[in-house]
Amino acid sequence: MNNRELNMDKKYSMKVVSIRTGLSAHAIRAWERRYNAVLPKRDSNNRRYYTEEDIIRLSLLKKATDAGFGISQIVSTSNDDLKELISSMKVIELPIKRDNVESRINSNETSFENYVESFMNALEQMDSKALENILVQAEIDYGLNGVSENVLVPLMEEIGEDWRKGNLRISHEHMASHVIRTFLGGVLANNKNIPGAPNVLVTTPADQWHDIGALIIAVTAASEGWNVTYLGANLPSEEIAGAVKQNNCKAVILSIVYPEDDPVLVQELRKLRRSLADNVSIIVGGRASVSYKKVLDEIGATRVDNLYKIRTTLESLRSGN
Amino acid sequence: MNNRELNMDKKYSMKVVSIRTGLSAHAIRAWERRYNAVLPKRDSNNRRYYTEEDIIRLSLLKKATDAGFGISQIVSTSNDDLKELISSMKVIELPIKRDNVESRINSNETSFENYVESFMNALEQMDSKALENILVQAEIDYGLNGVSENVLVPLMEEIGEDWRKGNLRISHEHMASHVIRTFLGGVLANNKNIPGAPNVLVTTPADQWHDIGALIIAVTAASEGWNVTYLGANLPSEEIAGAVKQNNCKAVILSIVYPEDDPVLVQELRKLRRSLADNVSIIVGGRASVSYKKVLDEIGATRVDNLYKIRTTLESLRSGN
DNA sequence: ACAGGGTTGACAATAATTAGACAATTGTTT
DNA sequence: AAACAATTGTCTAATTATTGTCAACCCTGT
Repeated sequence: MNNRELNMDKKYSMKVVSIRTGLSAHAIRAWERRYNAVLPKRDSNNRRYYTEEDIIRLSLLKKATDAGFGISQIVSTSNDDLKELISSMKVIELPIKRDNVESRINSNETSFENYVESFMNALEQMDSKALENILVQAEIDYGLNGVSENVLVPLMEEIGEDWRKGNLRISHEHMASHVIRTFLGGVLANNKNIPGAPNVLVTTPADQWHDIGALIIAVTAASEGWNVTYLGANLPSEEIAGAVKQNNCKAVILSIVYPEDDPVLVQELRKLRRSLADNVSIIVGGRASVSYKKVLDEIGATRVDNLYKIRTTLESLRSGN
Repeated sequence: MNNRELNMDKKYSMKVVSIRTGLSAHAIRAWERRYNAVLPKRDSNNRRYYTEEDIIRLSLLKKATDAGFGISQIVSTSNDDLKELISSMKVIELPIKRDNVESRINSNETSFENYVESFMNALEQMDSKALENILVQAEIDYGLNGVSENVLVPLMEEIGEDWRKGNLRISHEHMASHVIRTFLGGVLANNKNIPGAPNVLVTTPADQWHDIGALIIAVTAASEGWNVTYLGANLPSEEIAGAVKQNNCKAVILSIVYPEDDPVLVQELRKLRRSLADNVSIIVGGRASVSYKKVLDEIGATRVDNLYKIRTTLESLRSGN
């Protein structure tokens, strides 16, 4: 299999190479002109065509330049050395990203409300395509964490409120849930498994049916570099414990949204703590988590009221061990 | 199943091929004229008619062109190479040796059962990435309708059975549902709205909680060229009626999976018929739909036991106006 | 008459090419 | 500190090939 892939002398057009490497066509040609980074053959019409190896090389060069190296310095480095360079830089990469997002958030706050408003309008019209587009656009504009904190969470609150007031029809709520769920599910699915990273399980305890909050948390944890196992809503504590064990998870994150006073939930949480190994942390978020403060303290769970706290908690949990 | 054999012999008109491949009729003819991409036979009136294989080939070519390849470059590539090309089009990973990611499914001996089996194995391991990959790979190999009929439906049946027997843990069932839901939701979301096409609403009536069947149906209807509004599970009849009206739907498709004898559901169905305009068709599928035969006949609903019937029903509904 | 399909040639949008220019960094010299 | 030079990604313009779409017109069965 390995050999076959190497032997495959498929030719790739400029466009394909551009898509797969993430480099612009201009940049690729500039690198060729100025440094002979890759020297593709030409077809009868003088168009470049690249090999699989060319694409790999260019991808490595791109990653290295993204990591801060100048192209001229690394253009003659071997592939293996490049890989090492990149992986040694990668540790620093994550915190930098987050800082960028934070600073962006402060710059313009009003535009987030715009997204929420357009979403609610499109929901009124039952235009699911528009709903999807709004989320995709918001992600492009503000990044995943930005969208989660400033669009999705407010959106959920608004929908929940309208729902309780009876301003929102069930069908609208269903459509919104489906679109958001699909959006987040897709994001989560596109997250690669990172080999050495710690595992975390995200779910919702028994009789807690709201899965969207948990999904947002799952996506957040994934973007923080954890390997996430997401198990949807309404999972009994024995099941949670079993899954934690099977996946060798370092932490469990639960989302609790409604209701505020479920005695069964209190029992479930106690049971969960008993059936988990001591070194497994429990983190609890969601709008109703405040109401269970007493039990949560009792079982030593970390309560988080926003996504930022989830990120910092995960970060310290990761380094602190 | 005998559906498969039925489909194999079937001849498809230009229109159907256009809808199912997502290519315009113009483009299909241009590819034939300029590159002999597919060479359909003609009937006595010189009209092209295509086979299932033609559709698969055209779908693969479409995926490859969507991935950035020019049609002229890939038009003479074999189906197997195309599949490989498409599945390797994901952005290059950092660790280049990603051949070992997961046991790649053997393309030679792969039957549908194989996919189901791999899925159940990966589910046992709680390896959600593998689950996703299996579905994606299956779709590349057999197209959406093939996967729906021959992988997803059997999968649901097997999961349901294991579930009733208690062979399957809740957490496994949740994971499977989430992966399948995300997969189908993504497919549905990527379906473009076709301007002139009729609208259909897909959902599940009150107290019917299984949404996956409805999602499969939604995707099927979309691939049949309908504009689909999907509203998830458990929607009361007034809500269904309201949404049908707002979206100007020509038909409603309901999925009924469990339980088999819900008196409330009978009432709900009657109420739905009353609150819908007469020219709106009701189509009902799902494993438990048989149990409600009497009511369904009473309200003039079309009962469908498999996806093939759904497609034909939609087709005739569309042309028959 | 009309809808669906077919043929043909034309057209517009993409994609790719080269050569050169520009603006923002970065580093070095004065 | 200011000036200068190298670095580097992006952009423009002119040109060519590829490729999807369309208009115009014909054919056939209902």
